Amino acid sequence: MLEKSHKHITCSTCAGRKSSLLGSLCQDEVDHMNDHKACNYYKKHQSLFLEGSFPRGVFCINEGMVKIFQRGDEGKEQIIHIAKSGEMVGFRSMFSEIPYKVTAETLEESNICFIGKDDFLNMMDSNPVLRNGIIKELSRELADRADFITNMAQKSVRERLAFTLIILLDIYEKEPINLSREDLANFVGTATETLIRLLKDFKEEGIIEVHTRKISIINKEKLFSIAGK
Amino acid sequence: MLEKSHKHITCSTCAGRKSSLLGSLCQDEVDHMNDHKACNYYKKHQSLFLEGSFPRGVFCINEGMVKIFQRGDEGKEQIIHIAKSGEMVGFRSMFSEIPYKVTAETLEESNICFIGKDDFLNMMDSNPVLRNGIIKELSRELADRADFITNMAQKSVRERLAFTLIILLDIYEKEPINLSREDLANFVGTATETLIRLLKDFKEEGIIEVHTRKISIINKEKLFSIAGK
DNA sequence: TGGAAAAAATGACCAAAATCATATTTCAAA
DNA sequence: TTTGAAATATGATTTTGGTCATTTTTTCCA
Repeated sequence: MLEKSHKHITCSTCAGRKSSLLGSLCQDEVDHMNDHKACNYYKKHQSLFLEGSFPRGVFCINEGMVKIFQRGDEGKEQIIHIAKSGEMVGFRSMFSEIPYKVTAETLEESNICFIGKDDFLNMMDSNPVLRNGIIKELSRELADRADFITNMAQKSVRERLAFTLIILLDIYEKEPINLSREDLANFVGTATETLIRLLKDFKEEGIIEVHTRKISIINKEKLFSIAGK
Repeated sequence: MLEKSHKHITCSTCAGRKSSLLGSLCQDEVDHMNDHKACNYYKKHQSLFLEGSFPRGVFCINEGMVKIFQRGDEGKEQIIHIAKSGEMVGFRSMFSEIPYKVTAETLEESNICFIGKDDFLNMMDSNPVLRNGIIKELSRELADRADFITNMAQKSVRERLAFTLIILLDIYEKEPINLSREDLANFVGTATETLIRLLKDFKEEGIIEVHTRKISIINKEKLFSIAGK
């Protein structure tokens, strides 16, 4: 169970930070950040920011999971990314200087810190490693999104589900995948009913195991061969 | 008709550069770049770089048009972007330090210059305006690609065609859109036959005018209303 | 812990768009 | 200018996956 008070989380001991984009910070920078950030506890289904609003800083996930999605014309969500401990969200729109095109919402209870825009930009100005790390990260995400687009355009729902489960396996690591059928459908880009039917197929084919809503992957190789590549 | 020799193109008088990411360069930087870059004339359907190969620098389009695409499993292209005069291509993968995930190929004869990786990175190190411009550009493209993904997932082919024609109107400006039906289908993410049928509909509805392969947009408003938003 | 509400599951049906086959037009090279 | 290949166009058919209706299960919380 997470700490539910708004207790301060210390950057220098934050497990996620070291392997994140902020891993390159020197002690002084970490201390400064630690003094200037705000820490918050989020319940499940709380939003960090909304599509259309204006970025004021970046969010660092200490613990928890956040879905990043867009709402289409009929209100249906399209999940673009799922971020977890150690990841930062909100900096992409901050740089672009246009309002958020996506919404960020917790998938589970989470501890998330907030660093103001000016503080973050100052760190970037004075830290070339951080700067280059961010440029590299943005570029890699662009490549990932190109893949995402091509998959959407050319693959069947079954193939996309296999692909998505592989991505989710990376995110959830050893834990079983714990997403609502609707969120999963909105990540794959299909109707919830279609998704449920395909999950049933995968279950019958011995690719996954399902316990209530939680999905465990049994046969990763088969998943790869369905996803193609 | 373009200059077909490999004659040098002068950066300081390059019309595209001023409004591009390289518009912030001082005279010294422009001169240095001018001395170190390579200029090339490309015929129609020549590639600048191939998916899987390793980036060695960036390409600046002086004149012409370039399609950026991925090849799906069945070899079908998915066009991700169409770049024109003043745009740079190839820098996204260069930063990510992974091989190209996309191929870049001219859609028409083009004059394109090449700046080596080290030269470009040096410019970025010493020029914060360029650096920030690139970060902003990468972030904006991420936002665009989120839209692209949501469109792919949630819109009908008809809606996506309308959306794509609006994008192409921006790219071709006053000129009629001059793409093969196959390229257009590969941008929209549909089969060529479906695309042709929908173009016929649009023609009959008085939205576009078609002269052999060239498409002119007559009713932009209707296109917007079909695209939704 | 009971009961309402939400989520998941299933079935029947339908629509959008892909595929396959073939005809017609356009274009570029001889 | 002819001619053959490539691009465009059209028709018939099939498939995928979406929609709507309903049932069953799970979750939440009063």
